[in-house]
Amino acid sequence: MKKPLASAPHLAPSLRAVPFLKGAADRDAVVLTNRQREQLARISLRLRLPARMVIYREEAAADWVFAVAEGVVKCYRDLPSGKRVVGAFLFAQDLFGLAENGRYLNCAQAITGVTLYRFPLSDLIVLMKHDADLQFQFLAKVTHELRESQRRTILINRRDAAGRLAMFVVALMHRHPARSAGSGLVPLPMTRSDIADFLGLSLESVSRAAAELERRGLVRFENRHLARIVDAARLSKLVAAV
Amino acid sequence: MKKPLASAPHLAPSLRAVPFLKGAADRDAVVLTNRQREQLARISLRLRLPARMVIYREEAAADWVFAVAEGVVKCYRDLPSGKRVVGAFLFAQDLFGLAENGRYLNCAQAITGVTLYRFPLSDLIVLMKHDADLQFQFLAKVTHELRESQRRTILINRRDAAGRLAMFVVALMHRHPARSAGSGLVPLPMTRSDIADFLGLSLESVSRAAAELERRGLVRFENRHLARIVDAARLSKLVAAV
DNA sequence: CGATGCATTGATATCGGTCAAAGATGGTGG
DNA sequence: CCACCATCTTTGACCGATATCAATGCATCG
Repeated sequence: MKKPLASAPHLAPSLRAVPFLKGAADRDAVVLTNRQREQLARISLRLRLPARMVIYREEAAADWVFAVAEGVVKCYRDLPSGKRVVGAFLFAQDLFGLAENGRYLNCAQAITGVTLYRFPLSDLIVLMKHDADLQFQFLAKVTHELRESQRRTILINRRDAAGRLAMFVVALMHRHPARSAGSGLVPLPMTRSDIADFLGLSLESVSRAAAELERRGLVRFENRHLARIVDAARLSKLVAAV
Repeated sequence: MKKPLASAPHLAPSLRAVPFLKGAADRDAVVLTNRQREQLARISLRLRLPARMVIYREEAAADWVFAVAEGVVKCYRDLPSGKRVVGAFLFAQDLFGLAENGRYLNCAQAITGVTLYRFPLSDLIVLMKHDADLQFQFLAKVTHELRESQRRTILINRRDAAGRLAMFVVALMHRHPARSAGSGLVPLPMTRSDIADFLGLSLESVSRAAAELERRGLVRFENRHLARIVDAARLSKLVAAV
């Protein structure tokens, strides 16, 4: 691999909806020509992985970029102290595989059973260098990721555990507008521990925060992996009270 | 402005060294041809602004992307609660101007007197769509920004104020390897309050954290705007003890 | 029906936020 | 050149929220 590839852009997680886009009505939807879809399909490989499977490890050679077709993936890093930081949860049509100097920066693991598309980074780069419009979609998506990352920084800055958890639930809701539309049901495929590592809280605090949201009548946690938004208005108010 | 521009990528802050690159020996340096430099120069405007000048405000129409030629800029958001979050400090050869839906996502303000280059976003997009290699440099830079943003998330996750401040000082040191090489001197152009808003601490905590780093003999704060790294080894250890 | 991992709940200690006041610092104008 | 003022910074006392430690409760899967 030549220098330009070695210092390649290492595509970002959550480039939503780039390949294999279906309905794609959302504002950030990528618009690809059929030819572009074809080219992306040609270099990709479809994979099915069971829950808990590690997709790649930190420091491993970053030869691929992945797209989620189905299921949920988490990206995380284990810190020297033993703490774990979950950097992102990836859902259908998100991309992941962020790297630096040819090595992945974090681990990726399937939370549920998943179906993925895998792109060789080198092929993808060639494609982008030949097709500025396609590349532009990627640029837009990475930029989108950057915005999300900055939002998350603000989220983490909140001191109150209940507020953080509320933001998390609402964020997940926006991710599945279809499912949660009428019922207010929001699936939480990950564990409390994952949520804690994502929000920068202890898992006990997440648990207590959940209890508080229930006590306040904002959210009902039907079971471990399903929340129901009871009072969207007041929940929004809490979320906005950054 | 047509649709493609309206949903344009809104270039990220800190696209280091894209235009007007001088020495550029660092690993992430962008490699531009003379022709590319020329083209970038043609669409840019050079600006000089005094300290404290607001460069743009949140929600303003995001028509430009900026590059720092000299001086220091901060990007920040004011939250409803009255708290302020500093998203980034920008130094020479950083780019900034992150936007969404044609509006800037935060405010940018000069900390010191600054010299900037200003690029009309629309021209820049045209340029990138015509030159995939140039665009690729931008993609790489935005990706770099994303990595930095994720690092920052980890930084913020630290509970101990001293550790956060230590990370901040070390990060600034890496930013000015030349200056801080032998002497261990690290300039801190921003105020304690800015640092606090960046680290997610109160300014009192920053002050106390600084006192602790001095007490422990790791860093000496010569004056408000200058730190001296006294014991780089032990400081690194503290930084790594995430 | 254990058994294992996950989640909740409780008690306690620690650390940073907040409020308050005093101490530097730097710039301005007399 | 100095005095003064505004701004920034430091320090202290106190309080509250979360981490931590510990134990119990609850599923899910052999």
